[in-house]
Amino acid sequence: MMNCASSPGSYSQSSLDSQDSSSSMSAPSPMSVTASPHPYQNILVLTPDQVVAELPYLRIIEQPVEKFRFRYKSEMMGTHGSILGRSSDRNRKKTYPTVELRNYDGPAIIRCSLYTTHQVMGERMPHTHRLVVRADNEDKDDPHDFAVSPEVGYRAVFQGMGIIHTAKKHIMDELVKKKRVRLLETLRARNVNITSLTTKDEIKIRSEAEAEAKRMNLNSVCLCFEAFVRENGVLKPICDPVYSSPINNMKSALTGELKICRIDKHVSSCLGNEEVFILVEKVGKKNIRIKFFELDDEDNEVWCDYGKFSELDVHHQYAIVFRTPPYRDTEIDKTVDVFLQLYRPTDGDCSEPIKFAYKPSDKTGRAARKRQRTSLTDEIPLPVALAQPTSNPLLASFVPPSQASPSVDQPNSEGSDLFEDILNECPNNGMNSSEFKEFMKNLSISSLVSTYVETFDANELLGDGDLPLDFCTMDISTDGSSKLTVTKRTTPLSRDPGIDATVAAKLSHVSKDDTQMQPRNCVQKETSMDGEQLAKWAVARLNELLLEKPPKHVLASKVHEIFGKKKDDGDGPLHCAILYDMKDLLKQMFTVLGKGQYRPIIDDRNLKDETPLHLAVMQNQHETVKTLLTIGANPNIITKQGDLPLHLAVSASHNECISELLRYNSSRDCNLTNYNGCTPLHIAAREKNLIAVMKLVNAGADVNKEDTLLGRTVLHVAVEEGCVDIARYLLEKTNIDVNAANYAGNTALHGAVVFEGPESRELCRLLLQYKANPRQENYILEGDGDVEFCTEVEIKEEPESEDDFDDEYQLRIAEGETEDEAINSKARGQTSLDLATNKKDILALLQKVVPAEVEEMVEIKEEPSDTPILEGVLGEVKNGLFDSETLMRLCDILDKSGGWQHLAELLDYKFLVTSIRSTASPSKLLFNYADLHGNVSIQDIRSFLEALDEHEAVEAVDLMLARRIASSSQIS
DNA sequence: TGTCATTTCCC
DNA sequence: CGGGAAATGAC
Repeated sequence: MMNCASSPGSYSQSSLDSQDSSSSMSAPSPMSVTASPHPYQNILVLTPDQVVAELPYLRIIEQPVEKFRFRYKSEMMGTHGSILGRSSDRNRKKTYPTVELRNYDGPAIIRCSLYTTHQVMGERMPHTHRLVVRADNEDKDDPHDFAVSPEVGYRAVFQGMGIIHTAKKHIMDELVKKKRVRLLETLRARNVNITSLTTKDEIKIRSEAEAEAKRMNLNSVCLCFEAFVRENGVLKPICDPVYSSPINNMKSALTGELKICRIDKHVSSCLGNEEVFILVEKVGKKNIRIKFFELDDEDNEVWCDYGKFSELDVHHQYAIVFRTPPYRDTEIDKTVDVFLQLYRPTDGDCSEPIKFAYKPSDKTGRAARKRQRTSLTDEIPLPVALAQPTSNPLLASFVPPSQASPSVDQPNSEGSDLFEDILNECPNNGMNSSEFKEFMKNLSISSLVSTYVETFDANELLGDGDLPLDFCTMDISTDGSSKLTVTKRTTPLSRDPGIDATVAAKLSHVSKDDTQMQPRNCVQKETSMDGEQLAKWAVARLNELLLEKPPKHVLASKVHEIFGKKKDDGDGPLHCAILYDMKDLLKQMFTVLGKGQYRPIIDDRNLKDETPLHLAVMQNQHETVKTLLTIGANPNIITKQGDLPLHLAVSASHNECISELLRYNSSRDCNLTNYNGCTPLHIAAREKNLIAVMKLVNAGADVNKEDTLLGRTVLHVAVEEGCVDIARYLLEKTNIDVNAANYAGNTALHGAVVFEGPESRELCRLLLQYKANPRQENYILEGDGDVEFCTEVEIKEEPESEDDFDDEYQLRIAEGETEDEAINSKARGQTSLDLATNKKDILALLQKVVPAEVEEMVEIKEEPSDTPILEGVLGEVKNGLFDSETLMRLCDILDKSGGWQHLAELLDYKFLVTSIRSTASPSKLLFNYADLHGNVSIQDIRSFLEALDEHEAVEAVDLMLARRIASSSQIS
């Protein structure tokens, strides 16, 4: 029926039949027909074709918005928003749901009322919610009638309507009320004299309402539009009603808007399984999925998969922690752009997609990617790429000027090398070096390239209308002046003409291999460049700038301008080059930025306040980290999460980066807590990274610093993680307070006792050995908050027994009881012994320590720190074993020969080998460990080195010893 | 007890 | 207006 009305073209005889014989709405009673002939009364004698022309119908001109907030009655004080038309524009023109009555003459009434979205009991029903219009501070309920006529036109615009969400408990009432009015009206349409409903009708309404109430979808409604003619005080339908598209309740998790508000990271390895956090608008954990998909250049979905998470990973309907699915190809050698969106299975609704990228896994190798980079299809010809001239498609098409330019400037040195290379590769150009340089200058190729990224307007360049956009190759020539001539060349692409010029231009640059053209970002063409583009763009501009050789101050300001260009997330070119690990580009940037005056660029922050250094650290690009630090990057900037680069390095166990950073971080910064309250040292322990712990301690990290969240020292954390080696190191080698209590009063020993795992015992033994006190009590849980909480609970639970006691009495009881409780539990806190009652072996261990023994152990503790006598003599000793010069020399030798591995074995540090192998200098870590661990002497090391035939190393050690002896004898 | 939906409140 | 969040209730 609805279709019939809204699309008159589809009318058929059968639809006429059904209309004639259908429900009450069509007023089929013979009486109404005879009583008042309708203008179209004679339709039955017309042929179907004629009917099409004649029959009145309603047409929805403007649909209502898809989402709207339904408000409860209690929130209807004041005005809120009204239902707008779907094509309403926020700031431009507001529209409203609008219908038009067609093929009708004379006055009519168009009515709007609230209906169910779907058939409830075989047909659509009035909805229990109320469609209200505010008039004189009163909410007038639906139906809303709108008078139309030839004079005012036949369009009914329904402005200012709101939806009142009837509370569950009132659903029945509302439904019954609406049904009554409706039925009465239909009855009166047949018989004006009817003024009330029969009991039978009432009962029927009630039972219907009851059934419907249960099945009614409270989060989705429709507008129902009807047309009537008023005759003798009653309304008679003119045609079938039409229904709007559904309006969904914006507040509901079932129909509310799906939205990704924030995301943790935008990149994952193509192997997937990387943890990502997203914050989302309200979702139901049982009804939400995270869809990854990829589009080809025609915007067809070519791949999709879903993030992995369980219901437990959906946090309070507002956040999801999931793992990325693997990309369809785990062997990719360059970053692939995909999209990510929320998907709601029940209604198939999706959020706006956001960009996400898959990067090659480390395993598939950087080398492979390197090779790929030189390929034509990927590389856009930038000046940078000119270093690999064979890969530059533009170059091949150049038509050299017939007469070489005679005047030659002395080129700057940077440009010179570049051009030299090109010349070597393109001997056929018939120009000497300086001629070619001049040629390039005139051609101004770099400006073309940069224009391309900025939004290259192909139409403008090519001459309006002259050439269509669907070309894919073009020749570029020059007549010797600085003018460019661009010629179209065949091969139409037959693409969507709506494609933006940027993409078309891009195609022209990569057109050597037609089969591989892959314009990306078609979907998001309006938004800014992606990271790779931005980095390339910046370097292109930089090179261009260098060619121009502007005066210094101009150069500086232009450089700032270039690096001031940001992506939406605040990442600048430098950030991007790091994120995508574009080493060549980075090098180019650094050569410019390294000049010293560009600190602000080097320390540029994105929207998360991450500097390039942060990103490099996160990506474990230690070379880049090193370079950044060398050229003056500030290692003491914190992100919005309160993280120093050092925190991030430690979090990710990127040990080389840690070392680099520690060279520049002051010891104060080593102890800085991030917004999780943790110092780098805490994080290192949490990551079970002994090496990092050692490095940090060596660099001056305070082992007794508490985390600000729970008041734990690094020892607490080590114990919590079951890290025996870290705990041992801390106890043996540092002055950590073994009995330090966290905010709950718990010592490390408390933690060791309750630790679930086989390490529990070893930890306890270790802690006890270093005079941990098993009788130290933790704090009793008390505090105003808890007491009050108790009080309220009491009050709530008690009243059953006595109905009539007054507030004061309640309060007194409550207070009394809490006091009692406090007294009871105040007895004492729990000791480690208390906690060990269900762990027999641990208990036995603890019980061995009688209070007296604790005293004794204090003395034992003093012993192990074998303060090197030499240290007092030789102030500059860093390592404790070797002076820095010797250490460097030894490391150099052993790193090269690989001898450090054997040495590690001989020193019983075999377990270290794997963890230090991949570091910049394993020997150094080995020696640091040896030093800190303290059970090795220089003589030991010397004899081991001798045994290993590391003669050079032995010599270095001897040299040092000789020097020491000499200097100490001098002193004495 | 925790989670989620419903309802009310408030800026 | 338009939005966020607390309070309450149901499971």
